[in-house]
Amino acid sequence: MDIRQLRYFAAVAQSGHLTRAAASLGIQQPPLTQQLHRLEAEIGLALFERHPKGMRLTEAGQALLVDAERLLADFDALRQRLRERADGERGTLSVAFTSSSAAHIFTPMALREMRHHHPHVDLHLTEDHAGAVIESVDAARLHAGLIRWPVSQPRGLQFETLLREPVMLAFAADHALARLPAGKRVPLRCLHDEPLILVRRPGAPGLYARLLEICEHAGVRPRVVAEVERMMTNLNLVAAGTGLTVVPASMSGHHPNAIQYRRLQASVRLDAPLTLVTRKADASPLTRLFGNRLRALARQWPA
Amino acid sequence: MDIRQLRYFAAVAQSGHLTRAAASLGIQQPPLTQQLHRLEAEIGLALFERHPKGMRLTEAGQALLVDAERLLADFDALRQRLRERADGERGTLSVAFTSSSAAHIFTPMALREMRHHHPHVDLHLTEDHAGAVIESVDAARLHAGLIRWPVSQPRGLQFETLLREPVMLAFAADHALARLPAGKRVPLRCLHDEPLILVRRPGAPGLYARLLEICEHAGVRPRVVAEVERMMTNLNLVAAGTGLTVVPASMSGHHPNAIQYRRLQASVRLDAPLTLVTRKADASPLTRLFGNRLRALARQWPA
DNA sequence: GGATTTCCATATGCAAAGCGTATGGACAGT
DNA sequence: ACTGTCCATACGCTTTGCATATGGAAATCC
Repeated sequence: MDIRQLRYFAAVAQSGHLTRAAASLGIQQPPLTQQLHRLEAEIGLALFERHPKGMRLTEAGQALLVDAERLLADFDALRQRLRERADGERGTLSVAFTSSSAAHIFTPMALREMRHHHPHVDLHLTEDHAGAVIESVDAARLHAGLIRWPVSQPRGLQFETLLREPVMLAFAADHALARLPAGKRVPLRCLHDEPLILVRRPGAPGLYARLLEICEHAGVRPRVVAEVERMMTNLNLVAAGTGLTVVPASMSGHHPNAIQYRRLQASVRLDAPLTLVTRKADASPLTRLFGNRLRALARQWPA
Repeated sequence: MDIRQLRYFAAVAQSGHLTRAAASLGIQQPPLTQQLHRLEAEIGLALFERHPKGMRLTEAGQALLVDAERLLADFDALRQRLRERADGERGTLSVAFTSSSAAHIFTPMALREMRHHHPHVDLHLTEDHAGAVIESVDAARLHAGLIRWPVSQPRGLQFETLLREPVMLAFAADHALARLPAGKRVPLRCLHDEPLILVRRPGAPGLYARLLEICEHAGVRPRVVAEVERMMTNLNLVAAGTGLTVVPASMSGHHPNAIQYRRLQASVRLDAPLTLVTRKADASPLTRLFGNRLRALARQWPA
C-alpha cells in the first residue's frame, strides 16, 4: 500500500467514476483500474461495488475513505511544512545582538519586520557582548549575530557591514566644550588630558581601541578614568560629570538635558558600523533569507 | 515523496547509521543512500550532516523526524485497521432477530460471545418479525437475521438451520389435559374442537400454518379463537384461560404455575428450528465470521 | 429494437524506478 | 602506514507504473 494508491482511491471515491477520477488525477483510466485492483487485492477487501453507472463504496470503502482523507491531509500538511522550511519561511532562527547594536533603531525594526513577514519563523533572540556573539556563531549555536565592530574574525565567518554611522563625542552639558558654537566639530586635541570613559576591553567593541590608537597617533593623551561594561553606562557616567566618551550617533538621544553630543573633526576616521555575522558554510535557507532581508532593509536606509 | 522514503529516513535517523539502517530495513546500503539523496533533492533541504562516524540530523531533519514518525504510525494504524476489517475483526454488523428467536438462550449467548471475542465489531441489533427480517437481509440493510421458520425464501438468501428443538403444547393448568400423567405425550386428536391461539399470518412464523396443516390432514379441527402478533402474547392468553397453543420448547418456562407444557404425540412432525439468514452474495468477512461462530456454537450445543 | 453512449476491464509495450553487486574514497584508531 | 568503518558512485537487472488500443456490459436515445 502506498500514498499514491490512497490518493487514487480517494479520488475515485469522491467522484464516483473511474474515468472522471483518472482525468482529475492527470492519468488515464486503465492504470487507475490497475492500481485499485492491486490495492483491493493487497488488503483483501472490496472497496467498491462496480455498477454500470459508476463505482459505489462498500462499507469497507467508506471506512477507509475517512482514514485515507485524514492521512492524505496530514501528508500534504507535512509536505507544505517542508516546503516552507525549504523557503526559509519556517524554522528556528537564533540571533544575538550586542547592546549597542540593539540601540540602533535598525535592529528592533528589522527583527519586527522579520516576525511580521515570516510568522512561522521562531526567532530566538539573545543579547551578549561582541566576542561571545562571534564565538557562538562560529560554534553554530547561533545562526546570526548583529554586532558593531568585528573584535575578532575567525576564518569561516562572514562579516557584512549593513550600516555605517558617525561617532559622537559625548560630554556633560556644563563642560567647557559646550561653549563651542552649535554644529561645530570638535578638534581632536580638545581631548588632551580630558577624563575619558571607555568600555572594558575583553570582548568589547574595537571603537575605543581605535579611538586610543588615533589619539596616540596624533599625540593627544586623554586620561582613562573609567572602564565599564556597557556603552549605556558610559553615558550615565558622562551625565554624572565623570568625563567624556564617544558613542555611535544612534545612541545620542540619551540624557538630552545633561549631555551634549558633537561630532569630532572630519579628519578623524572613526565611525560605527552595524555588522551582520554569519557562518560562510551555513546553507540554511532561513539564515540566507534573514541575511537577505537585513541587507535589503539596510540598502533602503533611511526609509 | 513517499511513505517508503519517509520510512527509510526515519530508520536512518533513529539508528544514526546508513549501514545499520539498511540492514534493519532488509535492503542494501547503496539504494538507501540513493533514496535519501532523492528525498533531500526533492524537498530541497539537507536532512543529515554526513560525518565519518555516521549521520547526524540537521534541524530540518529533526523537525521532519517528528512529523514523519507520527505519519508513519498513523499509516501503520490504518493498515492494521484494514487488516482487522479483512479478518472480520472490525466493522459494523447489523443483525436482527425475531422475538421467538431471542427467547432461545442460544441467541443472547451467541451475541454475547460475539461481543466478547470481537470487541472491535460494532453489533447493531434489532428485533422484528420474520418477514421483515428476511426482507431486510435481502435488501442488504441487514447482514444476518435469526429467525425460526423461513416464512419466505427469496432466491439469493441462504437459510441455515442452527438448532432444532421440539414444540410444546401449552394449556392452562386447570385444563382437562392436565390430568394426563406427567411426561405422557398428548395425542393430536385431543386438539379437536379446542380453542386455539395462534400468531397472525403476515410475516409470522410458519409454525402455526404447519400445525393447522397437520391437523387438517389428520381430520382434527381446533377452533381458532385468537390471532396475536407475538408468541409471548399466546402464553399470556393461555395463562388467562383463553385456550391452547404451541410454542418452541425454549419458551416453556413462562407462567410455570398457570401453564402446563406437554409434547405432542411423536408422529407429529412439528419442531422449532433456529435459522440463520444471510445473503449468498455477501462476501463480507465479518458476515462470514459471524456465521462461522454461530455454526460452531450450534454444533457444540448444549455445551 | 437496434444503435449509440458511457462506463469499467483487459492486453500489450515502453520508460522509469528500485534494488543488488562491485567498487571507490574519506576518516579514525591501532 | 595500515586497517576497519563509514558513505558515495557506477552499472546491470528486475519490477513497476503509465499509455495506447481494444473488449464487453448496461443504460439511453431515436
